[in-house]
Amino acid sequence: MLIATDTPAADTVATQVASYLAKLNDAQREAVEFGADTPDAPAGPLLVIAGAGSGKTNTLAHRVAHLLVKGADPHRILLLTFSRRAALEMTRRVTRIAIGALGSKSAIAQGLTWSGTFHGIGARLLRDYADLVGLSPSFTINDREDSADLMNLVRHELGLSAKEKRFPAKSTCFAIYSRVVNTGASLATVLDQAFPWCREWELDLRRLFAAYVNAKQSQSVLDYDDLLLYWSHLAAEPSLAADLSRRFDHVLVDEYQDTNRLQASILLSMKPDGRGLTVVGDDAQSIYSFRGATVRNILDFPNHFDPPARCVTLERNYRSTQPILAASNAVIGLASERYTKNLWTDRACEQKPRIVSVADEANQARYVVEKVLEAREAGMTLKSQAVLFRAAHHSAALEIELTRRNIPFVKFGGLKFLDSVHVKDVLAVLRWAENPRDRVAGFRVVQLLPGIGPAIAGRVLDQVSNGDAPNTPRALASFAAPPRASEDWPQFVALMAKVCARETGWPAEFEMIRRWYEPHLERNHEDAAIRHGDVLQMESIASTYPTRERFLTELTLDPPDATSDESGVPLLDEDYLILSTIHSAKGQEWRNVFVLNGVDGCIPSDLGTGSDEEIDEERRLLYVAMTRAKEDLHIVTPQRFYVHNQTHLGDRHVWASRTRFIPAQLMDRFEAAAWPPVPVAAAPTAAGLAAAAKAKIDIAARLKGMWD
DNA sequence: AGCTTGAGTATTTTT
DNA sequence: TACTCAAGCT
Repeated sequence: MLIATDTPAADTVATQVASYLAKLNDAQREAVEFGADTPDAPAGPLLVIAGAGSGKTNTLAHRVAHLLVKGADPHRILLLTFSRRAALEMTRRVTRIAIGALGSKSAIAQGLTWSGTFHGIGARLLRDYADLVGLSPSFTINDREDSADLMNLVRHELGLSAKEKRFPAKSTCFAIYSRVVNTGASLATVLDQAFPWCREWELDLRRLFAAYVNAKQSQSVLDYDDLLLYWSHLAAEPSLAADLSRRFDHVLVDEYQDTNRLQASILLSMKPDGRGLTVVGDDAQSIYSFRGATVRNILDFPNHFDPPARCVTLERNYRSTQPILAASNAVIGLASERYTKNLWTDRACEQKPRIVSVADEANQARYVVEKVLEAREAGMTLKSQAVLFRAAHHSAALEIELTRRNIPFVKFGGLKFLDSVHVKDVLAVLRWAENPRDRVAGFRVVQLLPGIGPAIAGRVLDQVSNGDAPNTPRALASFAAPPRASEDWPQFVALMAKVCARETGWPAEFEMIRRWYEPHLERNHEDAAIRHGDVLQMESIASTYPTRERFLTELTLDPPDATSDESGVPLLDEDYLILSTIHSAKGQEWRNVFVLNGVDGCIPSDLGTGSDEEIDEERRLLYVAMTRAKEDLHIVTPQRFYVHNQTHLGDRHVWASRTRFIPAQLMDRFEAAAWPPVPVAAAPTAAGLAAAAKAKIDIAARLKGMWD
């Protein structure tokens, strides 16, 4: 009787709570439920190996939601994702699942405030602890360009620009520095492995980097790497480590295969015994080693702990049809390092992925446009189709064709409009006001005035940063401007005074700066009208941020990453085709996918094919591209393509062959075709072929006869 | 200071 | 080719 009365009640609760669990497969459910029954005493480390399309994001979101349902405190959950976009998607899903399970109590999910990228979270923590580590809380963050500019300033000060042999470019110097920081390897090793042509500069580079670090510190600016570096030192400091570690009961990391040594060290010092630590990733999709990411992080994770981390592998693919999966598995199966997963699906389908041979890039563009339009006629929206490529410029010909035929598209990856000089000019005013010690920003701003060049700008900056508490307006007001600048100087001083004093408030001050900048824009640029549009767009973006500080920080950490043709970003409800670098396509999926330039020299890129490891990473890149496709996959191989000045003497056409990652023995997984198709009328008849067979012999004999 | 010119080099992906 | 950098000229 007891059983009879108890069971229904227990069942109701169980079904209610578990309704969201019921939709998961066994492996997913194991990953979601692991150690969740004791939210206050989190269980040991968990590694989820999640193959492409295996519901990774969904599983992680369920795990977070499940922890919340079981009573975990949302403010004490740290969720680290690869991009801000992924973070938003994750919180959205967690909220939805929590609403389903908890109904009105779902407000819990709103408390999930510690969700973001390593860099973003690092910036937040650093502002909290700034005083403790001797950092000004109003530090500003340099993006890659700014960092390179600062590197350049330092380089001049050290006199490295005046060498008889040209010193490496500023961006190269910064890339070397960044790689040393992120990989934890020595400068010598990094030079040998990644920058052999800079080997001879080792000593000068070391000097340069020391001075660069010095400059950053005295100017209260941080670069991307510093956000991780300071965090790792913070977490390694015994007095602070405990506090940091106690702050979060659960730390969950997405895309763990793309983290670097520095990021792993941060995690391990935050959660030394691994309790409460969950990492999710796929070793077969590791494509960020150029940023210092190492696949060893995920491979070595389980045995870093004692007892080892629990491992759950998700092998069932919900995304792609069986033929697409078979082809992708075959491609990754040729990797020199063996991967343990074998993805499967029950989505049967006849259509194999296509390998389409076209004459050149122009035909490649025409093929893609034709097939995209065909699919749209058949009811597939443009948004559910994507064109993927290795390098941002590979889509140039296609972009022209799309524009010509009036097909809207949005491109992810490649140049951001933040990189344009006029946008940087306006931002520099804000950054300089926010942080008066920021020399790169100040240097840029002051030189906008006619009559002021590097020499005078340097003197202005010296005067501003002179003393303990820089007071930009006062220093500027007392500066004796050169005659040629005397006309513009008072206005400039007035502007800076207002901005520094936050007189007009945010975002009104952006407009004020824009108005001041307009005449300078007109004077310095022929195409002022187009650029002015960008500044206005920036202004509307700025108005969506609550404060100047948040705007500057979040803009550098998460720049708007989509660009479209000159007509501007299409409206959200409009339909548009997706163009994306393979890197930016990570984590996404589309019904119909085109991969451009499936030829040697593009995939793998023939610029970084030195070592076997690099080759394998390029192979994974193709694998990532292929596994984005749900229903149709086209790999296009132009037989001839244009090379931008490789090694010798100018541009030229190059004859290309199919990517080495799809050798002959894999061709049975694909449907090979040529495009445009050979017209039927020209197809050979049986009689014609017989005649041709004879002719072949005749010609061969004649050619030999030429040399008899 | 700011422009022109000429030499020399460059390496795809991004937080 | 396209871009950066530095020297030379106005």
